[in-house]
Amino acid sequence: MMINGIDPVLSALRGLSCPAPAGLSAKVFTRWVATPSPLGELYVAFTGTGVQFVRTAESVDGDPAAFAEAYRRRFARPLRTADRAPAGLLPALRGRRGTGLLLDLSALSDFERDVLAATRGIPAGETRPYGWVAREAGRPRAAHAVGSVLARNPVPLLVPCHRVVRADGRLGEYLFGPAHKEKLLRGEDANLDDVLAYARQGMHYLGSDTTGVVCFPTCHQARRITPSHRHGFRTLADAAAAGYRPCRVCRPAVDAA
DNA sequence: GGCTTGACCGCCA
DNA sequence: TTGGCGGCCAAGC
Repeated sequence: MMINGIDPVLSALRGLSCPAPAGLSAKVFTRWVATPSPLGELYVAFTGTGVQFVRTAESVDGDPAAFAEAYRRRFARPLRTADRAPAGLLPALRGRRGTGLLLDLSALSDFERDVLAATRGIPAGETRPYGWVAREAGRPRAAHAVGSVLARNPVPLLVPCHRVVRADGRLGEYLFGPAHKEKLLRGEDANLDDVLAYARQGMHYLGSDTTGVVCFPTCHQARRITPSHRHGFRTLADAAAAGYRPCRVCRPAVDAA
């Protein structure tokens, strides 16, 4: 029934309205921002704990609604636009370490968190094989499972899964496609062409005969080896047989000690 | 709880 | 040199 054009029920409900409790919005919504990145515009969702979900605009057809839907399917929460990006996001996307940027990985399994933690430890411009990540995550034979985890990496770029490559020297797959993986690595000045040339010669490790240390070819220690003192090895066993020990920086294998 | 699915690895022909 | 294949392991149905 209408009285003077005002629905009495609506009128009564208006009288019941009150301000939302402080912090309610943060409990209901996750916030998101768009930000530039080496792969073009990036959509970044973050909670009060840290960044939780990242996708390139390209991967969701430049549609924030598609990003929100992908987020909702995975985390069962709605998104709301944020006023500003979380602290440390922009420098982290420029490849700087120690920016203080926090990640919210609370929705992941222990294995997934261990894999992402190991991957986060790979320096810019360097690569590590899937088997290396598996070993660092405490599951030495779970290389394939590492690939499965990284295929679902909720925070690509921030956890640099583009630095995880196949043991045979090829780059392998990537969430946003192999071309983007290569682009990111070249942008970090990784010596991809050298590594591929070594791999074609069956050399997956490089040692220095002055230090007796053997490294992954992208390790910054390996890149400093003077060519005349550089030796390639197909396996770590070959290197060990020649008297070389694994590099303590890139850790191509666990030291026996 | 069993089956299927992978951004893998390494052997072998 | 390359591709096939069995093994492996965690996640998702």
